[in-house]
Order: sequence, then structure tokens, then C-alpha cells
Amino acid sequence: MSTMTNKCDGRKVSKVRRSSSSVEEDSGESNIGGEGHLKKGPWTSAEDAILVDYVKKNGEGNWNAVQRHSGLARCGKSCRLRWANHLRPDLRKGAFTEEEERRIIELHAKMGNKWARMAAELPGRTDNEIKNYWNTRIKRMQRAGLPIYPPDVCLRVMHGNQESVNVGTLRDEANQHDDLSQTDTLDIPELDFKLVKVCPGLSYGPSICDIPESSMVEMSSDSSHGYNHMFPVMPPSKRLRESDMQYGYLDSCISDTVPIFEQYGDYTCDKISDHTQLSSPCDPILNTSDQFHGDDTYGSHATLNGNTSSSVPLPGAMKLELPSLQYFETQHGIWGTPASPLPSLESVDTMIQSPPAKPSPSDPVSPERSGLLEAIIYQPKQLQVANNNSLQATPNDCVRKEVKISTMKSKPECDEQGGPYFPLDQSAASVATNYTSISMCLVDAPQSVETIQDHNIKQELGTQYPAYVSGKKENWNQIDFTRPDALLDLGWYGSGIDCDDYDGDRFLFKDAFSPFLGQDPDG
DNA sequence: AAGGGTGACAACCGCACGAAC
DNA sequence: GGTTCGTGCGGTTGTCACCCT
Repeated sequence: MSTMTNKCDGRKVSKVRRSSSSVEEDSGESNIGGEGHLKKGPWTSAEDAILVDYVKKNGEGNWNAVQRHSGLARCGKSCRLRWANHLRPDLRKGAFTEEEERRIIELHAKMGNKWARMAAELPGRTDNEIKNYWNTRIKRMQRAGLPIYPPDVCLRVMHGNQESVNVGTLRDEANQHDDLSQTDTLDIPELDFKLVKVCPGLSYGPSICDIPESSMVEMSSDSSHGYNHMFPVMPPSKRLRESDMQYGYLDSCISDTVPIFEQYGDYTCDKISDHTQLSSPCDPILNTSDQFHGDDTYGSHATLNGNTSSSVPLPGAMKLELPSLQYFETQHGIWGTPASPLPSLESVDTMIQSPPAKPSPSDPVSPERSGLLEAIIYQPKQLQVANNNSLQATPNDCVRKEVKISTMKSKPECDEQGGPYFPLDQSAASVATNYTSISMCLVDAPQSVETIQDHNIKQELGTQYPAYVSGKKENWNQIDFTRPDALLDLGWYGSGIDCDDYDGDRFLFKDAFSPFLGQDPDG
């Protein structure tokens, strides 16, 4: 039992949660009437009957009048929710079907956390139901270190977007203004870095999922679609029901249609998991940045978004824990073919729970402290530094870079406010961009990537490259991945660079990651 | 078998926003 | 321009079922 402020009646009320169904025995006098004592908690069948009767007579809407006219001791909002989520005659109860699940995933990939809109696409399902399903799924995937979006959905969405992009109307279904064509103007998401919050509470636990979702939201210019599009990897629970799941993509899904980064990312994670001696999955990226020789790459789409975004050349994220294209068991029949099992979840757990590297007292937002997100986002700046032949980042560099980032003219994500929103790419950009300024200064990572990546990763990377990583070498170096639109030029959406040049791109991708892998790009 | 831990789910709250008045 | 209402969504919490010890 907990005491909460009841916004409906503005008083503290005792909150007793019960089963979701109506509480028969609780249909006493306290539920009805008593305008000053609005009831909370589970609905009784009597209340349901009253509400249903009222709606039948008066129709939906004007919910605050329900209490006044029906004597129901519920605030209008509660009535609306009860009706919408439980009493509506067209509700479809029961578990989501596979088709519905797939549809939800697709819709989410397209529109993000637009639960109501998603519900509109799924007759009989409520936004709350979908939201709960999705959140549960996210948690499950995070725990398992699996991608939020299956590759086929990513591809479908990307293809769908591609067409829009090509016509300059990368437009969300419901968004009628703004589009990525504007983003293509090379504007960078406009972010108010004053609002970027450092999360001192971020504990060392180098995974995106460790970062409070609220922090993600705060970091994002549009909180409505922040973390869900990330590519978080949650420390697997010690006891994971999905432990018996199969991971089919590793063998079957790694194809030219599957972004290599997910594969690599998960693979990396898995390998790291196998090497539990690693103190931190995050550290390597921090020190290997100077091994990169790219331009202002990374960030943006490249970072935190599920399959697609993580597929972007974001070696850091990849190196860290971005999960691969693995699916939990219920998805097998849909997307994956069972294949290589993951390393034990315990090993992953060990990795994640391993003691942090020495945090720098002067660096409260060090990736070492704040985890994967910072590390991932930090990567672009490291690359900038590297690109500037400043393999030895200095505090001055930090200041300089921060100023640069802070003064970037950027374009906000266009969701309701502005236009298209693509979960597979946008939020990552926001978060990445937002965090760049605070994470870029964290350059003193002591470990080298080789220490954790091991040759296995090299092999993996050396043999497979993302088909969408296209373009010429110089293009690669010229891409500014801190810009949400950068990847459009990379063929991220199939636009810009000719996608037919995939084969030619492999060397590019390899080159980009060779330093990170301790390989000779030309070797 | 019992108790504790955990995950999945349901339901609600708080806040923000827009439309209507 | 202010208020009311409805809506959307993130976040939180309670309940239940399952699993493990």
C-alpha cells in the first residue's frame, strides 16, 4: 500500500492495488457518489456497470461529467482510461498474436513511442497495452542484449524511408511538416546543451541500459522517443527466462542485409562476455579512439538505435555492448533461425558487474563512470581528435571541442513538433549529439581495444561488412556522423551514395575499423 | 513444500500539450 | 488570454505467476 497524491481529488489517498479486474466486494457505497471523495484503485464491477451505462447513454467524451452525472466516484480521467482500456466493446483481449507483435515492432520502428497511433493500427488494442508490451519487450531485449528491432523490420523501415528520403519527404506517417529533406540541408539537430544533464548518478555499469531512462529522456530533445530507440544492453538478470532462447541470427541472419554492426556488436559483446576478465566493456573504446583516423564520424544515427543505428560506423558502440541481431524465443518463428547460442548470461553479467575502472574524480561524466552511452557518444569526438592528428587529447582539446559542439547549429528531431521521426535513427542522434559535449572530454581511457576484442572480433569484422556502408573511402572520412543526416549520404537510407557500391565499400568499412581492431587498414 | 526473488503484466499517476470554450 | 477538457506518454507501483534455493 502506498500513499500517493491523487491528482483527481488533490488529496493524499490510500492506494491499494488489486487485480486488474473489477473488485466485486469493493463496490460499496464509497465507490459511488461522494463527489469529494474520488475513488482510486481497482474498478469494481458496479463502477464498470455505471460507466458503461453512462457511455451507452451519453457516448464517450466529457469524462469529467461522468462523475457529476452518474455519481461515479471516479475522476474523469480515470473513467476515460477505464473505458478506453477495459470497457470499450471493441477491445481485443488476450495476448498479442505474432502478427500483432510484429506489427507493433514495425510500427514502433516507424513512429516511435506513438502508442496511440500504434493502437490505431491495431484494432482492439489500446495504447497502454501496446506500451506495456513494448516496455516489457524492451526490458527483455535489453536484458538479453538483443536488438530491439529485428533486421527485417529495420530493412523494411529503411526501405520505406529510403523512398521518402529520395523524394525529400522522409516523413512520418502522421507528421505533416518538416522532413528530412530539411535535415538534408545539413543542419544539425538543434539541441539546447544547457539542458543536457550530466547524470552523476550514472553508475559504472557500462551499458546504455544502465543509464536511467529518464536521463535518456532528458538528453533527448524530444523525450517522447528517447530510450526506446536506443540500443541498450541491460545487464542480464541472474536468472533469465530467456536463457534457453536461441539466437538464430548469428549464423543465419548475418547476411548482406543485416547490418554488420549489430552482428559485430553482439558478437563483440558475447566475446567480451566470454572474457570476463575484462574490467569494463566500455573502457576499450575510450582508448582506442586515437586509433581511429576518421573525421567527425560517429554519433548520430550511428549510436544507440537498434539495428539500424548501431549499424552505423560506430566502432565504439559496437565494441562496447551493442547487441547483435538476436531474438528472444518468441521471435524465432518470425525472424530468426536458431543458431549459435550466446555465451552464458552469467558471463555477461559478470562483465557488466565487474568493478569499474578508476573513475576520474575530475571527470564525473567520464565514460568510465557513466557507462556505455557516454562511451558511445564520446567516440565521435575522439574520432575528431584523431582526425585532427591529435592523438593525444588534452583538456584544451576538450574545451575546444565542446565549444565546437555547443555551437553547432542543429535541427531538432521532427516528431510532432517538426516532422518525421524515425526511431531507428533519430533519437540516437539526439542523445549522441547531446552528450557529445560532455563526454568528449573523457579521453583518458587506459585500456586498448585489443585487450578485449580479441582476434575473434577481428575475424568477424574482417569477413563481414554492412551492405549499407557504402561510398568511397574519402566519403567515409568526410562524413560527420554527429549529424543526423550524415548517414543519408552514406546510403543509410539508401540515398546519397550509390547502394550498388557495396562491395567497394567493404574495404572502407574495414579500413575504418581496422585501427580499432588493431589491424592494418591496408593489411 | 515453503519462502524469497524475479519477471510480466495491469493499472494508475503526473505532466505536458492542444483544442474548445 | 485564461480555463477546462481530452489526450498522449513516460514513469511508477501493485499483483500474480514462475523459478530457484
